[in-house]
Order: sequence, then C-alpha cells, then structure tokens
Amino acid sequence: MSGDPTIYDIAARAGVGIATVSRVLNAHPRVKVETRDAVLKACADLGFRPNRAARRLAAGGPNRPRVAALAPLFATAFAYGVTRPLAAGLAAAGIDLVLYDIPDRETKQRTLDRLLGERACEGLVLCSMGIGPERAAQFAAARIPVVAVDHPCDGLPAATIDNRAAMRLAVEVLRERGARRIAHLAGGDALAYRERRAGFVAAAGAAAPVVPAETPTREGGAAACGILLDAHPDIDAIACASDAIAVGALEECRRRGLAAPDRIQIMGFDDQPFMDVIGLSTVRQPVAGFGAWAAQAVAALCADPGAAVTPVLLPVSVVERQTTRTPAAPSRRRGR
Amino acid sequence: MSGDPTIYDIAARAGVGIATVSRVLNAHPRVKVETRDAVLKACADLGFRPNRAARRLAAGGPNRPRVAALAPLFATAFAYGVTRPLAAGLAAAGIDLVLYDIPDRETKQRTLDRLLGERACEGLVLCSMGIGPERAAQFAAARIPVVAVDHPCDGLPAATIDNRAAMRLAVEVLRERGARRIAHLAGGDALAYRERRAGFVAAAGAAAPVVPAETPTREGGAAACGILLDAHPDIDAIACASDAIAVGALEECRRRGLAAPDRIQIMGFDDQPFMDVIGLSTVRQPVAGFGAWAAQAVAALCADPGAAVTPVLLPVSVVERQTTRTPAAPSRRRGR
DNA sequence: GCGCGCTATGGAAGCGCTTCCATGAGCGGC
DNA sequence: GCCGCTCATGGAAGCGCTTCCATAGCGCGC
Repeated sequence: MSGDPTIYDIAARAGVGIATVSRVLNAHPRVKVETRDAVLKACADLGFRPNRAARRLAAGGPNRPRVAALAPLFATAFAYGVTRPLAAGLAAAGIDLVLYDIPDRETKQRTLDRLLGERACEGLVLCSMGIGPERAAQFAAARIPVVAVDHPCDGLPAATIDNRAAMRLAVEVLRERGARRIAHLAGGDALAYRERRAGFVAAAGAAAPVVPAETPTREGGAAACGILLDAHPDIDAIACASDAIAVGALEECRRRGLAAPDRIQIMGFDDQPFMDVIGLSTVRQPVAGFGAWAAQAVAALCADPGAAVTPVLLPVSVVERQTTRTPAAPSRRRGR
Repeated sequence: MSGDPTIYDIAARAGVGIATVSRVLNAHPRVKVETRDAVLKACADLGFRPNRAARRLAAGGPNRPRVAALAPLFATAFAYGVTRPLAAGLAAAGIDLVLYDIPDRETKQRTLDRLLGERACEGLVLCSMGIGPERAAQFAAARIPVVAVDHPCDGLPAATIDNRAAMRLAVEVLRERGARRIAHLAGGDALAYRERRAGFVAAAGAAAPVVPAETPTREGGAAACGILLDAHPDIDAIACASDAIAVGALEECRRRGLAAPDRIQIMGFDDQPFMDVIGLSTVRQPVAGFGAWAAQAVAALCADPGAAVTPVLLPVSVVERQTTRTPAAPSRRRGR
C-alpha cells in the first residue's frame, strides 16, 4: 500500500471483493446500496483515484493514434488560422489532436517531458517554437515523428516563411509608396523576429533606425515607437515585426498627431483578425497553409516513419490598407 | 492475432522474444543491430502501433488528475481570456488541462463520447455550451464532475452572466446617450443570443426592430444591418449580440455614409481584443473571471466529489468608446 | 583448456483495472 | 419442506506492455 491506493486497498478497507469495487466505480446495477456506500466511503477515506491507464487497458477499446500540438495558442490570433486546418486534416486521417497551450519556455519543457514520459502521443506538431537537438534525439529514440511550423528546427521537417524576404518586401512596398526614411520596430529574441530584423537591415541599410519592442505587444510597440520618434523625428515609415506592435505604433503616432499614411506609413506583420477594420497594411502570413501542411506531414510520418516529407517555404503577401499610401497602379496586393 | 497486432505478434514474426521487441521500441542499447532491424521490419510489416495505455500502465509513473475543457476555441477570441486563468488555476492545483476545440455540435458529441469511453479525464469544463440530461447522467455515473462557464446547464454548477440584464443595460446606456429608435442585431440560436434578444425586447419594447444575423460574424452582422437599415432608415442606435456582429454593422453603416456615433450609435458585446482600437463601445464580459471560477470549481470537485460549489453570476460592464456618444457626466463606464 | 565476465536475449512477473464465471444466499410455488 | 430462480458478490483471468532476473554464448587471460 505504499504509493497510491488501488482497488485492492479499497476492497480490503470496505470488506468486499475487488470486483464489487469495480462495479461501484462503474455504476453497475446489482450492487446493494449499503455495499456501494461502504465502497464509496473507503474511496473517500483513502483518497482513491482510479488509474486511467489501467482502466483503459482493461476496458479494451480502440487505440487511436494521437498527435499533440504545442503552440502559444492565446498569445496572438495566430493559432486561429493554424489549428483549424490542422484539426481537420488530422481528423480526416483518423488521428486525434490534443492541444497544449505553451505560454512560456518552462511550460514547453514541462509539456515535452510529460509527453515523452507518458508516451502520450504518436506524433508532435511544434508551432512557432523550436527544440534542441537533445530533445529531437529523445523523440527520435521514442520513434515519435515531429514536424515544425512557423519556425525552422534543425533536422525536423518544417513549413516556414522566408521572414527576411518578407520584411524586404515590406520595405520595398513602403519605398514604392514614397517612404524615404524607414525604421523598424523589432520583436523579441524569437527567431522569426530576429530574421525579420535582419531582412529589414538588408533592405533598408544598416543606417536605418531599429528599435526593439520590449514585448511584441501593443504596449511594447507603442513604447518603442515613442523612443523611435523621439530619436528620429523625421521618420516617415515604420515596418513592424508584428501586427500588435504595429497597432501600438499606430496609436502612439496618433497620440502625437502624426497622421497615417500621410505623415507616416505603418506596416504590420501577420494579418490578424480585425486588422482590416483597423486599416492596418500588413504582411499576410499563410496560417491556414501552415496547418494544412502540418496535418499532412505528421499524418504521413505516423503512418510510415520512413515517409519522405518535404519542408516547404510558404508564400507571403503584402496587404495594403489605410496605413500605407495608395499605389499609383491599380493593383492592391503584392505577393511573393 | 485478431485485432491490432501486439508485441507477441511482432516477436513471433521477428523470431525473437517479447522483451527484445520492447527493448527495440524503447531504444535500449544492447540490442544487436540485425535483431533490431528484424524487429523494426516486423513492426512495419504488421503495422504495429504500441498500445498507449499498456505502456503507461507497465511503465508506472504518476497518475496525474486531468481535466478536459471543451470550448469553441477559435471561433472568437473568447477563449483567450477564459483559458489562461483556467490553465493557471489548474496547474496550481496539480491538475493537467487538455483542450478540445469544439467548432460544431457533432464534434462536441464525438468528443464527449470519447472522453467517456476512454475515461480520459477526471473532470470536465464546458465553455459556452451545454449538455443534455442524459449526458450529464453519464458523467455523473462515471463520477466525473462537470462545470459550465458562459452557459447555464441544468444541474451543473456554472458561472454565467445575466445576458438579459446585460442587454438591458446596453439599451439603457444608448438611451441615456440620446438614442430614440434602438434596434437589435441578434445572434443565432445559442442560448446566450436568445437571452440577449429577450433582454433587448424587455428593455426596448416589442415594437423595437430586431434582425437576426445569419451567422454571428462580421459578414452576418453587415448583412443583417443592411436589412435593418433598409426597413427602418430612421434607426439611430443598434445594440448588437456580439462584437463581430457590431463590427460588421459598423462597416455597413460606414458604407452607407451613416456616421457613428453622430448619426447612429453602435454597441457590441464581449469586448474582444482590438475593439478599443476600432473604437467600438461594448458590453464587457468577465472572461478571466469565468476561467478562474472554473479552475477553482473543478479542482474542488475533483478533490472531493461532494464539495459544495456555488454557481455564480459574474458582473458585466459597459465600456463606452467611439461608437456611442460622449456622456455628459465624466464617468466612462457603467458596471452592474 | 578452463573459468570468468560480458553481451544479447528469453521467460515471467507484475502494472491496476474490467469482466466472465462460479458461488451462496434468499425466496416463492408446489 | 424442497426445487429452481434471481440477486449480490468473490475469484481469477487477462488487457499489452516494461523490466527484473536468468541463461546461453563467447572471447580472453592464465
């Protein structure tokens, strides 16, 4: 009786057989009320908690394959677009999807540990996050295929966008719309943000101002925009690392009386819901494409661990709205 | 060998013992390469898929309690606010959270069936959805506590808001801001939408126009708003059943050249992210309160099935922004 | 050439539960 | 008052896997 109590402990304490305990726990008829109460009391006394694994094993039932998806589900609306097609694709392949919200690094590690330790899944989708080589090796050893989305990861098949090129495109569009002094509001240390920053520097030159936002949020964007404008009042366009940052910047500009797009143009990144209402021009991410690719890739790998899954680079496009100037030509979108 | 293959089948086919099969599957060292390959080949040939439950049972390890949360995770940003505090509260109680996205009725039933059949959780949180009495009985029989949030459900402890009163409050605020002819853009058949509609009718009178949106989305809102304005051009305020509907209505009004709030006032419901940027006045839901309550309630019930959990009615407040007129008094918010 | 230690492997004992089957007790009808 | 029933219950056999322990084979040193 060291460790958690089992039905044997309950049976002993209630003075009945284990079969009876099982009947009580499963709400079978044909158990005398007093027996039932005695068992229930014993359960309560001992703090009994049936073992899920044992129940499932004994009860039989199908052993459906399961894939876990880790993502910062509620940090932005990014998961909106990714998760739906992922769930749909996996359901079509007869695979269950379990979602884990990963707000921070520590949660990520804990979740991965648990997934590995409990052998809780047959496949893994990593959204907007990477794992180290040791982790990858652990999953390989456990024969659990892993695919990544929105974040490349050494040795893992991944669907990504070319963040550098995307940011270069953003700068190009701003230039074509008449911008002369373009600045960048960068995100944090995450790979995607670093790449966007590198893309900006490549396109706008090392001399162009770059201010990192404390956090990739509206507040962070507003604060960074304030710093930027104080230091470089002549800026006439800002390419931002995310929509949230861009909205913060837009608010800060409005606060200072700088009209967009006439006095200053602003470009976001992501194209989250409602950005069209806000009128933010932005770089649109292929979120649904990420989800669909991940579903297909992980399903293939689950079915056959040796399957060849090709990494893909999904296209982005610039959606021009009210925070950039109207193009001379009639086209409203630029793809790449 | 009827049914799924087991390690015995693999062992037989590869001409080895089951212990060796297990070693291969768990990447133990000390297995000759050729033996390993033979086992792997047998696995591939037979389409072997280890049984998760058996692995966990045999491997031992902790049997952490687990709560499942069902919600339309990605329909709106509602889950943003609910899930975070829910996850945090459960983590503090040592309980794992598993999220299930429920886009439609069928998925709900399928998920509940599976949860019940696989005894996959020790507790359930229902977000924005109800279950029938038979379902509730099934969970009661399985001794799985269920709590509801944002949607009352017979016999289940729930955290809700008073949708009727909330909508009445919205109408009152609009009136105080000078509205004379107030209309309602209703949502669908969901209980919350029906109650909001009833609250509107109670406050505005049976003669006040009500147009149901085909879907509680921007598109649905815009279309319904068009119908409303065609039929009642003299409307000077719209109380909407959701923010999405309100944004659609706002867009439609702009399209028709009706300025908000001067010509027409618009009130949303929810206070989703970015509504402040859009400037939408709206009824704010206590989303974080829902999550926190659910965590505490279900944790208490898991620990002690007999625990007394009191249903709560959480307060809502009206957040006045740019789609309603500036109040004469300096206060910007009204609570209830 | 024999024994030792090491490696690769098989056998078997559970993990905690569900459930089939058997047992015993109580009970109405003849 | 005995027989055949039904009802409540206990015993034991797995569910498919991991892992401890034992065993067989083998190369090496003396």
